[in-house]
Amino acid sequence: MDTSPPKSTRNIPCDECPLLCSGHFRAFSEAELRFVNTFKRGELASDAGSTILLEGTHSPHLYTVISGWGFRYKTLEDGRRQILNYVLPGDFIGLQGSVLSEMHHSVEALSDMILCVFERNRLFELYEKYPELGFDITWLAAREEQMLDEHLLSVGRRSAAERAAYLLAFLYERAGAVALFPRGTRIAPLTQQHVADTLGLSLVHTNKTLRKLNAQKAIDWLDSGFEIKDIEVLKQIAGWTGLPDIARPFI
Amino acid sequence: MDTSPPKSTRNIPCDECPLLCSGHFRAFSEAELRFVNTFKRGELASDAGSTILLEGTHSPHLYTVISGWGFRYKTLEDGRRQILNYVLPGDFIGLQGSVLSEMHHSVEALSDMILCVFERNRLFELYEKYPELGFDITWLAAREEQMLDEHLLSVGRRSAAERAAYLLAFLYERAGAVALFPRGTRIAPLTQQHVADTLGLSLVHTNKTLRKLNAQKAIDWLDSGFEIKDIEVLKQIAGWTGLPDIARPFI
DNA sequence: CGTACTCTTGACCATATTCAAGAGACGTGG
DNA sequence: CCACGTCTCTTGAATATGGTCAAGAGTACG
Repeated sequence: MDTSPPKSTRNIPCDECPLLCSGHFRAFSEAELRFVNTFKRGELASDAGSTILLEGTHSPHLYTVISGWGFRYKTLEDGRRQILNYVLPGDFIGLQGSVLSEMHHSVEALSDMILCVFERNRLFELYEKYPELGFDITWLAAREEQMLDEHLLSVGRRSAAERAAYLLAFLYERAGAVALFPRGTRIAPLTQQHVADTLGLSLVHTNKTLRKLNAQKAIDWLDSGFEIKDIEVLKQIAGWTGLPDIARPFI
Repeated sequence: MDTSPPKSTRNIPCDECPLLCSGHFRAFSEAELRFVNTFKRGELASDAGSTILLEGTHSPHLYTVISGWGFRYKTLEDGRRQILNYVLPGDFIGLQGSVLSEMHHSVEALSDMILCVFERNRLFELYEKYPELGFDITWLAAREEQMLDEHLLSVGRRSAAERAAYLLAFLYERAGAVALFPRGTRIAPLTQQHVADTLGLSLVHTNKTLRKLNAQKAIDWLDSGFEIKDIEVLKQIAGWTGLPDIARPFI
């Protein structure tokens, strides 16, 4: 019987980082690359469904998503859950825990994920030595804020159909921007319960709403995932113009 | 006939900044203070009701709120409005415009406000020369994100009464943390329309919900503002434990 | 082959929206 | 000083949107 491989490994040197090689992110200078390489502690392989960060705890680590995807969420005491946003390759997670004393949200893997692990207590050193990297972290935080603003507008003021259309279009665009799913394929795995908890709707009503989008041939929902049939129709239903596109950094 | 005073003035040197003197924020080093003083372009006095930043535009400035308060919001094409968060003394606004090419939300003054104006294109210089200040900006961004997370949970998953209780308790705590309103006095001006647009509810239903909180002697709503009668009851209704309290920086 | 998970649908109910109307406070101009 | 418009709050009634309950179908997996 084989022993299963360790969850945390150190396989990939930063200069062979698949994110850097992908061309979706800004290039590092050699010095930055060397520093990030020393800043990195290892890699974390998370199975689908596992919890990466837990609300109320204090994690000594920061992470950058290398592959796979997951979601951030909060819950009320009685179990009601709200998904706040999704984390995709290139996203930096755990910053809140560096700045506040404990995490105020949880993060869970949707698919199997590989994350790059950094030491939180060396974060300030990064700001001191490589201000451009510090600025990049601010950039990522401001972008996260911008996405949350749009989600809040959506949950607060859009109807069920508008919200659902917005969410699916949003995920499609985000996934496309980092080539998380090959163009034109299913965005998965994602259950209708996840969609419901993102939209602030019940599971039943979410199902009925998605069926209507299906009927309009805007999407095709299939087992734990969906395919976009007509992105323009979705955007038009949502009254959403799409993600601002700008060259983006990562850490 | 007198000419009205200019909207933008340069009166207060940073070492006499009322925020610094208030003791609610971390102290600057002398060098930081000198730099911030050169980074500052002037002051902006905004009348209640005026727009400070407008969605879709590109402002060359960043602001720190010196006094008064306002709110950030987004609107849909047909006019539906969602208030995203409130800006209080010490808050830094306009960062999104520095990072994305244009603003994706608007900011409006609730009361008369005084804002400290910074040049956006010198922001990176701040990161280079004073990494600690850069880190502080990240701190502020992460804190904003944390507030938005809680708002999203609220709008997505709390009932009308829970949401309203959360919002009023939240505003009370935030105002208290920077002594925006003397303890025990009215939090104002704020109309029920503002509350409705924050909670994602209609004006009528917001009114009925606030009346119930009134009847429970948790709050006292009076013309364009409210007074907290029982903060603990509000927090308990909302299932909210309050703001994390930590020594906070500002720029 | 049974159990768990996801999706689906119908019926009924709760919550929140819309429409409508009016009261009270305030400021402005005749 | 009064008339008028505006703004905010308030309330009731009718309606719509979404939630809850319940049950069943299809699939995957041990």
